[in-house]
Amino acid sequence: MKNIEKLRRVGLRPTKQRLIIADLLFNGPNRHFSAEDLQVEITSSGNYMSIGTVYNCLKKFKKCGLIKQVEYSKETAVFDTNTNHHHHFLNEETGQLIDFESDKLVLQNLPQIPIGFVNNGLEIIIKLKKNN
Amino acid sequence: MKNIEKLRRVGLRPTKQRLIIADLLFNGPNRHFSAEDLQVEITSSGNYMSIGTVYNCLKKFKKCGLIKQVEYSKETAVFDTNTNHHHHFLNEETGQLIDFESDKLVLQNLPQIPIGFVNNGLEIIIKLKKNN
DNA sequence: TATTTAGTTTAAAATCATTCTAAACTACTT
DNA sequence: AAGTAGTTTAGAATGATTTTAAACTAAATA
Repeated sequence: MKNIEKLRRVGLRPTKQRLIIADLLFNGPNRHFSAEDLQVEITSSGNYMSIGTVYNCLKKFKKCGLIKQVEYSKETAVFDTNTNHHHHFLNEETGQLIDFESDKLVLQNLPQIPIGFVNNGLEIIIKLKKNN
Repeated sequence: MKNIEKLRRVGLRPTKQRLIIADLLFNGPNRHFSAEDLQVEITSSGNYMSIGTVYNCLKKFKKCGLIKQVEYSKETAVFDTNTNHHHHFLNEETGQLIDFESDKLVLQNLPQIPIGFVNNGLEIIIKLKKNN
């Protein structure tokens, strides 16, 4: 599917900038990246975009479900093109994230959700350290 | 146990400032708080402390295992006096965190840890939204 | 097609949490 | 009492992100 269609389908005006980003994000395998990572890539691809636009664009993409944001990364916002339900390994030393699928995982005896609320997403992070 | 002992026991010099913070944190029930929350409380208790010192102190307390840091809170670092193993509900609207105990929880078919690494902590966050 | 308008992009400034710096201070050791 | 190593402080610096207001552009309308 052409990215221009992909954007239209979620109600986003397919501007030049959004298409540049969509081409970088959606024509390859899933990945994790920060706004700045992406800006560097945009530059390497021979284009230019202000960091403000990169942030705006990622926010809109997220709102429209085209990407997810990894919630537990501290300093820097990290985004993820994998919008399927999944969890993460985190290498705390480097900040690197690795997806793991959630379909086989079994969770039992989950706690009672507080009254007046519903479960709106369960995320698991497994922190890793090097052995030895 | 006196807080002065508590600090000495973990190898921290019991300075006036650390004792002020210890008195606020360890003489009541467990809680979640940010550096700024704590500074406000310090002020309300009739004391003064620079925000740098609050951060320094929380970092040391964390390093010594007196408090934990909640890892998935984005903008602001959130600390937790509950150092037992537990997980969190997160009210995304307000940012409020609620602990839930992990002892009854059953997790099966956890994914293979990547080679060369070991599991250094598994955290679960259940995001909540209001029903209706 | 020309015009309008609502949404988008931009550079630059602003914000906010956090860390750094270097000087003054203080708890502990000798 | 004096030394020293660790701590506190104000203020500056940093770094990610958001805001601002003006210029621009895609889409809608005439």
